Amino acid sequence: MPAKTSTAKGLPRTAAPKGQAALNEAWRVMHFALRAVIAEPDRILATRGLTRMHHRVLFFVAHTPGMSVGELQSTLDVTKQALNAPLRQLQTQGLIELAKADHDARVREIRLTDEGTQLEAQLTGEQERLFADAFAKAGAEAHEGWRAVMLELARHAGMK
Amino acid sequence: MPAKTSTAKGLPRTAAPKGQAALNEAWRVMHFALRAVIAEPDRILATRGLTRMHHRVLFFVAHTPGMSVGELQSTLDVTKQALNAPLRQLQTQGLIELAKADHDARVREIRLTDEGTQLEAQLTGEQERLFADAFAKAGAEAHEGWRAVMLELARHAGMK
DNA sequence: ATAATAGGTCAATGCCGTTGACGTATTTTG
DNA sequence: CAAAATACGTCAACGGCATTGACCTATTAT
Repeated sequence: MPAKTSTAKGLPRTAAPKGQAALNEAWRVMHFALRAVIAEPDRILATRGLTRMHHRVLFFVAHTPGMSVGELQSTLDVTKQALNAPLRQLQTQGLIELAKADHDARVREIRLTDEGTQLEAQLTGEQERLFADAFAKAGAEAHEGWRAVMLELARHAGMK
Repeated sequence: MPAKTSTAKGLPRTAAPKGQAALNEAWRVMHFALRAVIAEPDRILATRGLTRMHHRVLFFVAHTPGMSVGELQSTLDVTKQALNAPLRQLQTQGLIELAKADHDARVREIRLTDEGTQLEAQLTGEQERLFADAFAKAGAEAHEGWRAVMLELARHAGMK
């Protein structure tokens, strides 16, 4: 089977470089892709005086509402001191709420407020839009290929 | 054309998640892939007391021998103060050489020593091996797809 | 009662990077 | 040729951000 130089959608593309050059390019391309995905959320965060750490908090809390501080801490793999400041800032800005758990009054469950939910959706949404665009433009077949390669790479990092 | 659930090499794979879940997964997978590619070089660097900044220097100097300090500085987009320490450490460890340029005795041209060349090749080689493995295992078609998607993403970051 | 746990806080430290100010050679320019 | 610009190096102060360590309060488990 000959190497294809166009996608499933038939768009003409430059052929991938061969051998050494291909690997050389891969790393560069990955950097730029990463930057692209990070850029917009960072810009939005910055206008609120927030950082990537705040985004990580919002992201995980969005996917696991009612998470405890300790759980979040070990999930993010940071110390409680490092987590404390961002957490209070998010609380002050009305993006998250901390409430005592019913079953154990020592633990504080974290939840997004409506505004927090909205911001998280906006941030994540920007990233998803980029991926969706790229997948759509490259075609379903390219999407499958992208995923296959990424999973192979990720295997080496013990993706869970 | 129906979505393929196997690669060009015919290896069975789990189908990509659809819609929202796919985008959710994409970001996670990319993180792990990135970590995988970074891990080994970082480990090697650490044994010499070097950091990613040193790697960046080695990388660019390898691809542009005789680069001046100023060029490297603007390439890496850091201040000369930030560059100075790593540069001297690399020099002390005998990985790079600084020599006055013929045409202008003010500029100092940076070149890798044999040992520097060897280390750079080792670091870059580890990364390339990962990519080569992933591409090989996923198949040529997946490689093309991967590249197509990445280029689409990278376009948003003004890849040069 | 006592010990263990979840969490918060203060203090000291380390690592990197930054800006700013100078100092020194070495061109380039008027 | 004198003066300005350039390439580089270096000292000092500072800021962000994460770390470790110690200590404190509630609350729960033993």
